[in-house]
Amino acid sequence: MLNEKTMSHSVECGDCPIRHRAVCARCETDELERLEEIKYYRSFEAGQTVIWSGDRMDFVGSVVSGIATLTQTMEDGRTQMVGLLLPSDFVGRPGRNGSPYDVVATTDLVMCCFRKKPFEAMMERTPHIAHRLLEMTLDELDAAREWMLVLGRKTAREKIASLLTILARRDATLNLRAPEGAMVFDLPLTREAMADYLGLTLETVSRQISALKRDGVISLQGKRHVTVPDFVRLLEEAGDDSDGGLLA
Amino acid sequence: MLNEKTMSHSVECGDCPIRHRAVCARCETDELERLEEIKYYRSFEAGQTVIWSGDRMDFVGSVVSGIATLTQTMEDGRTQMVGLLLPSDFVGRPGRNGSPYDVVATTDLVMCCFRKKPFEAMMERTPHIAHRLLEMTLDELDAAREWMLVLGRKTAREKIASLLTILARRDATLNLRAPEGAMVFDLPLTREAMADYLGLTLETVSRQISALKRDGVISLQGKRHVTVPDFVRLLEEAGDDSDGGLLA
DNA sequence: CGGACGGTTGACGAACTTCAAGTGGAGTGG
DNA sequence: CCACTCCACTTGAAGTTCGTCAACCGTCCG
Repeated sequence: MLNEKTMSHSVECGDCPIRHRAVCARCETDELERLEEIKYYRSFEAGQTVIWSGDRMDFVGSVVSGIATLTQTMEDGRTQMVGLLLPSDFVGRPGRNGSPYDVVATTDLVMCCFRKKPFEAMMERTPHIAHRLLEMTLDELDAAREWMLVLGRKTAREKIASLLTILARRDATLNLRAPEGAMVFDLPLTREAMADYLGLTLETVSRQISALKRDGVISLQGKRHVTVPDFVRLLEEAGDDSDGGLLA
Repeated sequence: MLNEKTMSHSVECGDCPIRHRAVCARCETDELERLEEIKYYRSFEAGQTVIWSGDRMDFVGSVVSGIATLTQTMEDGRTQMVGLLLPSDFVGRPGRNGSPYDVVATTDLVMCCFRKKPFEAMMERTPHIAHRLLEMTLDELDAAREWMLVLGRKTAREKIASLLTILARRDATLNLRAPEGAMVFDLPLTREAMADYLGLTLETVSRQISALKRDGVISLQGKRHVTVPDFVRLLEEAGDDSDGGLLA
């Protein structure tokens, strides 16, 4: 039940893969040095819980590699995923002690952590950090609201297509490609995790994936490897504007 | 189609009803004075659109009185409300030009606005503002995620009960009462607006309200005035923990 | 080999939407 | 004062989507 955590050796911030996207993105060299002093790495294996809902949380941090999920659970066991944490995403809330969500590693996961108190102190003195954190939080808020439309108004088929567009886009940006034409990527989630994200059952997820495959919107190699022959077609299936909905 | 806006005369910040909760909550007297110089009031009538999705937005601001909604619409007309803006809530995003949502006044509305450029400049120089805005944004993010659980996993009956608990709680805090025992308040939304918030049709909303009335969970005086004889009962109907789910 | 696990598929039923008719209150005009 | 109409809302009947229950497949692993 208690998750053993492996300490990993830190990378120099200058060489960090998420240097330009994480909460430290705006920091100057001297600010990075001070961050470097209070940071430490933690690794989690796939399936491990990083934080239990309601638990006291004495650190905040960034996902360096791997994927984690944020989920809420009702007493009777119904669960809803409320966030998908990718490399550079931030975990934890300065100024609050507990997490209202379970944070679970769905793949092997490495996090760059800061003890909360020193981080909060540093935020006070370093507008670059506070400013970047505000920017990231506003982005997450937009993403959460976008997802509310998916959950509230889209059909099962559109929900699946919406999830696939998100995964495809993210994969593209991580590999520095433009989201267009043919795209290939892996599903980092089980059918059940997809269902929890989309507010569906795993059976419905399975059926709709089969349907999209049958209709040529996607093809599968194995259960997890997806090919999207025409990204615009997928966007249409998701019910989105085909322009990709860029915000000014 | 173009909304005429009425300019109202500003109140002194010191006498402002949202002084202690809005983005300016942490400001010192001298900071307030500088804010006072760049602020102006705008009034909107019930039903007026404050901002159209995609429009350029040259101001940010706080709701002073009244209620506004944030909605997203798909091309085929399906709409999802993604936020309910109450007095002290903040509208607009520093660092971005457009709003991805329609903002609509559902009651007569007064906003305290700042032109975006001067406000952004002021944010740079005033950590109190940036800090408070971060705090408010994190609260909104939590609220959005809470709502994702409602949209994704709750039944129609639970959705209605969840909305009623939110409205009851807000009414209580505005009137400085504790949310417990018997509560009385007005519904500030039409059945259709409730449906858009909950991801339902207006008919389902109407039926479930009738059902809650029939079962004695609520009673109605007219269509809009609600009495909740037992708030804990309502929380149970919403599927929430009866402790109110306070976050540490 | 046997079991566990993730996934697929079918049959059936429940929950919610759709379509349609009808109610009640507020405002308007004769 | 009484139609008349408009609008938000209610209610009923029929239809659709998705969830539930259950059987089954293939792979991995001891």
